[in-house]
Amino acid sequence: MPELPEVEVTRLGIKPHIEGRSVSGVSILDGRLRWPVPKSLPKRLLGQRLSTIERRGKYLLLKMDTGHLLIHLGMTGVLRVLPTADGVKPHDRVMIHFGEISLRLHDPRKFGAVLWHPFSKGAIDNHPLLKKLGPEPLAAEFAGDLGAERLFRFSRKRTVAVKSFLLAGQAVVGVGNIYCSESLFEAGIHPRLPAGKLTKAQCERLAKSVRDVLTKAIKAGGSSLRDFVDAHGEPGYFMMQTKVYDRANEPCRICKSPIVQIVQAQRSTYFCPICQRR
DNA sequence: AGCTCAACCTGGCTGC
DNA sequence: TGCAGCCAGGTTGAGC
Repeated sequence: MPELPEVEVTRLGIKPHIEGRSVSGVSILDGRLRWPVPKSLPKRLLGQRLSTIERRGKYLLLKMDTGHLLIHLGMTGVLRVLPTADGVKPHDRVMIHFGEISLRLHDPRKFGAVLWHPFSKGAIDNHPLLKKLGPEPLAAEFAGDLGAERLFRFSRKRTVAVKSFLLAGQAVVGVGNIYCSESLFEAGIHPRLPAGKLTKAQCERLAKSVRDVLTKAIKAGGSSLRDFVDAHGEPGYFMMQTKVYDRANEPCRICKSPIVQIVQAQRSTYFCPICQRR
């Protein structure tokens, strides 16, 4: 999927087309996603105006008149705005129509989610899926020393490898498998280092590298691994050049030694055994 | 509490 | 060409 940069790029891509518009219909083509898409959604959303689209971690939050629509892209989800008249394609799962255009969730693997959270159930931040998320890596709450302090504090006494620790999203959200390897490389930290052994200096480097890597990826338009395309349906993004991810046995861009691939918590990790031991 | 691992589901690639 | 086997961006929840 889509990691945080791809979700942010998607948000920026769809926002100008549908913000401020009202829902003219909803089609659930296949509601068997990560959780079932509520059957009542079409009735509930009809006529509601979409005021803003925000993002929390990898969740998109579409604010409507009476609540929020939560959308997660899972591993293979793609959100695009297309003419309503355009034909349905295989793996299109949900369409939200705004007159002549519609927002479409295309998701082959069906790990995505479309959920409804009415204002009456409390603030969106308290939604069970959002409640335990760590801070936003690009917000003030993770800026400068705050990010480093957060990483340091949350990693104390943790024996889990720093790679898994970062991926878990409790110390900071939005760092998926690709950018996790990339951030650790930039910070010069070995992915197998137990999180609890991170020094203050390493936390400072890591907080900065997380911010830098994600910011660069957003600027590059998100990376396009396999099936990510932008909101307009154009396969426009080229993958941001990675330093280590998916480069097993290729020479490190810094020291030329071969990049190593290992498996941690059932996920591939890539690193440079020479550069990542500070 | 924290860690590991299976599971959700489908498509694409590799190798026989 | 066909097919089996393996791999893939995320996240929850069971079990220890």
